[in-house]
Amino acid sequence: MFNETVKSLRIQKRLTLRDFCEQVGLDPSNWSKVERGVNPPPGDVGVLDRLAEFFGLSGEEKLSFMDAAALQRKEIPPDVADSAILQKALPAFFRAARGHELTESELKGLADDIRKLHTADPTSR
Amino acid sequence: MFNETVKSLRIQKRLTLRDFCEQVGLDPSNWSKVERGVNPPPGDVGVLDRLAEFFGLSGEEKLSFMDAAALQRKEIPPDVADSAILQKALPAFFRAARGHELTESELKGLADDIRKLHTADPTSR
DNA sequence: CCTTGTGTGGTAAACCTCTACCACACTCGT
DNA sequence: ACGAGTGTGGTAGAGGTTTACCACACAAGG
Repeated sequence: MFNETVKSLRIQKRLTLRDFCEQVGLDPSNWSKVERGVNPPPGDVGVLDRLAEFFGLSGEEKLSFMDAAALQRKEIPPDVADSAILQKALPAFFRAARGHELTESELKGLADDIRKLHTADPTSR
Repeated sequence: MFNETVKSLRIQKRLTLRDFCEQVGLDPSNWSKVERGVNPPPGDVGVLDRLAEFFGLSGEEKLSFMDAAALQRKEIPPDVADSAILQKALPAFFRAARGHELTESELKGLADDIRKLHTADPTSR
């Protein structure tokens, strides 16, 4: 979960909640709630970027950081939402993952869907 | 897309926008915008249920109807969001589908993830 | 004890999203 | 040309979500 991640990252840096918020420009009270999952993660991408940078995340790490935030907000990550590819692949995923027919071939089909969509449209990511 | 689906379903029934809204209990002006994708699909599950029933959708059809609505809202479908299983599978999907390492083995890994999670926790869906 | 530092509760306000209402434009039959 | 019927634009307001502020509780050190 995003809230746990972000809390342990802060602790790793041996920062108090207040100090941390000061440095990143956040409200301590609100952030306390965010870390405990009482309030949702920030939706503002700018804020998330600041956080990722502050924690020195980049590449794959940063992506899954962003994903975790979106996921806890029950949203689809913005870059995924914009991608026509995933608009098509996601329903397939939902179908497969709901387990109605979670057979080997179903999964192969899903995999094929994704791959096909990728090769078809170069506008990925 | 949800908006296109819902529009063609209405047309299939040979209903004018106003008549349709009357029968389902929706505002015509707003619904006009929904059908064209100007406004987002309704988020209220009750409304979506009414729509699905009105169109005679059930089972698999209804599920993907609901998914389409959520997707266009850039949200994760409620039942998926609630499932601990899928909460874990989704990041794997995002990783794979972004295509950073969209290799055969990556996809196999994703498939395994999903299957493992399914068999591990019977609280699916 | 006081003081200082830390996290948290409660709440009001800013903010945004979605809906409902009203008026308008366009078409088509009469 | 008029009327009814159909879809759409604009906009205000309801409703919900997210943030910011203030005050409090608790702990440790002096």
